[in-house]
Formats: sequence, C-alpha cells, structure tokens
Amino acid sequence: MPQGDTRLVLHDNCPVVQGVALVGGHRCKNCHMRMQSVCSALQLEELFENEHLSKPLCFAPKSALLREGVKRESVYTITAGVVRLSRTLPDGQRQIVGFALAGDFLGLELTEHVNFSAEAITPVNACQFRLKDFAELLRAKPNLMRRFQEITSIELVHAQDQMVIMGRKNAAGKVAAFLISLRDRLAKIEHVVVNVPLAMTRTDIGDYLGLTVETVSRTMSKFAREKMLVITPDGVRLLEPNQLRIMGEQ
Amino acid sequence: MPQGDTRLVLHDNCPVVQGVALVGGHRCKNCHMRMQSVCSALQLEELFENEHLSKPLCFAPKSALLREGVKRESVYTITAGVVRLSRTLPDGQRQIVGFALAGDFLGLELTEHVNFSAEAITPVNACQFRLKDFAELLRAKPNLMRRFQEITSIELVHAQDQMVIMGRKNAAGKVAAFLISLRDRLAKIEHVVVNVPLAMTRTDIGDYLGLTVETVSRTMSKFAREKMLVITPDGVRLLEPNQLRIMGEQ
DNA sequence: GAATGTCCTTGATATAGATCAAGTGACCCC
DNA sequence: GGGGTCACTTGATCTATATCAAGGACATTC
Repeated sequence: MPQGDTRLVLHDNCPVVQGVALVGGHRCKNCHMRMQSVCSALQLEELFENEHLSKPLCFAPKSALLREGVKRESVYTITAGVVRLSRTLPDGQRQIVGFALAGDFLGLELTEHVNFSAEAITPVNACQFRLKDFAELLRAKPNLMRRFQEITSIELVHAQDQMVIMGRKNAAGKVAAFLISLRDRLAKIEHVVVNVPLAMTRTDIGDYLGLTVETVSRTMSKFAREKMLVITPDGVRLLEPNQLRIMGEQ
Repeated sequence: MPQGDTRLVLHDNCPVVQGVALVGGHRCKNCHMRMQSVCSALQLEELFENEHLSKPLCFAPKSALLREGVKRESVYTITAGVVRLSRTLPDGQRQIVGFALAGDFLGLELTEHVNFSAEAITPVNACQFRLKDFAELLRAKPNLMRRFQEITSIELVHAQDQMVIMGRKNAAGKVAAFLISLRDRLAKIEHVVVNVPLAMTRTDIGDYLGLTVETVSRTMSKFAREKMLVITPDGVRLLEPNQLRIMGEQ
C-alpha cells in the first residue's frame, strides 16, 4: 500500500471533527498542543498565516501515518493519541524505536526515505504538512528552525538514554524505566500522575525494550505482587513511582 | 577535576603541531576534514572570518574533552583520532554511547549540562569553540544551522540503528554490526577497507554493545576461527566483510 | 451463542551470555 | 631484571531470559 493510501478515518473519538479544531482560521490558535509542539516557535499571526499548510487528520487505530522505506512526503505533529514507531529487520524481526504522543513531531530526520513505520494504536489526531512546505517554512522562520533543532536534540538525548536502558539494565529495570518515562511524558500532556494508560500491547513493550511478551508480563506481575503497582484493565496504577524510578535509573 | 582543567597535551603524534594546521589564517582552509564536518556549510571567506572563534587543540589518550554533568562551555569538531563517549549510571555501571571520529561534532545536544563524558583514546585533534560563540554563529549563519540540523538528525537515525542492534541481535550480530559500522565510517575518512584499527579495548566494545569483555573476546575469536576476520595487534582485518555485514543487518 | 482471534498470564524447560577463575604476553617503572 | 598493571583469551559454571506450551478473558463475526 503506497503511503498516499494511508487511511483517513473519522470516528467518534476524533476531536478534530467534534471540537473547535475545525473552526476556520482559528485551528492553530485553539490547538491545545500548540505550546508543547514545534509550533511554539511561531507567533500567533505567523501560525495564522501558515495554517493552510497543515491539514488536520484523524487516524483510526492500526492505520499508518508513515511507512518505512517509502519516499518521505509528509511530516506530522501529533495532537492526540499514541503512535507506534517501528523498524523491521531483513529477517522479519521488529524493533519498536519509540512511541509518539501528543506534541511529538514525526519526521525530524528529514531523510529522503522514511526510516520507520508509524502506526496509530489509539485514535490519533495529527497535523500533516507536506515535507516541501515544512522545509520551506523552516527556511523562512529561523525561530522555527531553532525549535526544530532543539526538539531533534532532545530526541537524540532520549535515544541515548534508551541505549543505556537496553545495554545496562535487566528486565525489571527496563520495564520500570519504561513505565516511569511514559508516566512523565503523559504527565506533561494530561496530568496523569499514577494511572498510566498503556495503549500498547505487552508485545509492543517487549519489542521496544528487547524482551519477549512473556518476560514483560512476568515482570509486571512481579511488580504487582510486590505492591509497586496495580494492573488495571487499561494500563497500570503506580503505587511506588519513586521506587520504580530508582530501579529504572540505576 | 573541573572541565577547564582538561589537559592540552602536545606530543609527537599531533598533526596540529606538526602539520600545516597552525599556519595563521589558513588553518580552516587547509583543514583536511573541512568538507566532512559541520564546517562544510560555510564558504571559505566565512571560515576565514570566523577562524579566530575556534582553537585547535590536541588531546593525549585518556584526557577528557567533556565531562558528564558539568555546565557545557565548549563544543568540538574532531579532526583526527578517536573519542569515547560514555555515561555513568548511579550504581557505577558504564554505558558507552558512541565513538567520535574525525569529522564528528561533540555538543550537538546544546543542553545546558554535558550529558556524556568524552575521552580521547588515541591522540586527538579537535577544534574547540566556546558554546556561546558557536551558538551565535548558528544564529548568524542559516546554512550552518541547516547543516547542524542535518548532522543532528543523522546522529538520531544512527542512535535508532543502535537501538535495533541492542534490542534484536545476539552477540555475534552485535559485534559484526559494530565492526562493519566502524569500517564504513573509517572508510570515509582514510580509505580503510579491510584493516580496521580498533583503538578501543574489548571492554569498551562490550560497554558499547551491552556485552561483557569475555563475550566480545570469544565472539571475535569465533569469527577468526571461522575465517571471517584476522585479529591483528592493532585491530582486525576483515576477510568476509559481506558476510559480517549480513550478520549485522539481520 | 458458537466460533475465532487477540491479548495476557503462568508453568516447564532450554540456552545464550554472565560470572568466576586462571593464564599469557606486552609494557612500564624502579 | 623483577614486579606491577593492563588487555586479552579460554575454560567451567551459573542464571536471567528465551522458548515452548497451555489456558483464560474478552471482543468480533457469523
């Protein structure tokens, strides 16, 4: 399926359709993710001028925003939902390289070809830019370029953190670090504190941390037995976030 | 030891002292790494104008260019040698996050505090910029900023590659991927093809790949028995680079 | 409401790589 | 020349996690 076929699916959970986001000329102004995203680099009037360059889209779970290997045509700012970023090896193994949340940008690499697949795992809202338009905007707006660079370098540091986690931690440390990191990121978006919804499956978590499903499941069961957390139908409730944080950090 | 104490040591192997590099006003023009580094974004006259902002330094093996955690004051372009980039965890474990070679830039993150230590493991030549000066230059020269962004995003992709290696490969795959990647990088600098000098110890390689010294040593011995490579006093000679590449890629 | 598929969990067993231990050779310093 | 250190290698054993296997909960489809 070529990238262009990526399905735009409208559904009940879609804030873009339901909310104020579609109001002509004020979409960006009213965007609740404006200050957390790359857009924070622009003044309101600059946003207004360039609003037509972005297209608000809504992706159903399992639909693809980007497909590994194809020519890069679009970049996105995620405004709601969770996106799974993954690479596939020649032998079919899958490595998840990250999960993008509201405020995150897809396409920092600006490489000619897309280097990982991006699939919605919840209903996802995203602002889509044509790569050409976005590159042009980066040229025209030095502040945007600086912000873009800042975000890229934060991602680089994050990737290095992940290398430390993959290289030096056992299963418990990896899972603890994952849960705490996800909580911290969600906290910035929607003030999640102890109830951490896990949109991704245990298999996804395993493919992210270099573990098997079984090990992820066993580790979370162990944490639950040790009263570090409670497993809920849609995620976990962290009972001892500080202990988990320490486990994940050292 | 505060960052400012980083020793500037001159020694026999120091091209900065021996070569043309010190010739006033033509250091950048004559720099053999100019087109491979961030400096490729600038015209010769722009380089000439700003040459005074960079200081050519020479580091002896074991001396530090950057020290994890301290306030960031300098950034560097490496022009010769090998630099080990490492993080230390609270419990004392070490993770090597990369090896910087000639042409590489140290300080892409531009974070307020340095997020990994950088130590020379061979004699190293580097151009040092004060962070403030370099940030100013980035503002003044949009082309430089774009090049800087490009380099950062290449590093991000590289870090994601490394996540795949750490998460999905066994010891043989990791070591093979490491050797091939190092060979490819050295090939761009000095046309290394089969003889790959390994400036880093087996322990360093292990700390980079999430393996122990013993496993790295055994894996390389196994490759030698299988006639994939020959272990030489200063590194390895690759006999079957293509097979190693395939091992590392899948 | 029976059949199917997916996700999660738990148990039993296997194994890749860690850990522990020992030995060699190169180099440096006194 | 002797002692120390460090990098590397190899062998023996241990263990954390993978693998294999099975069952339960839940949602979806016919």
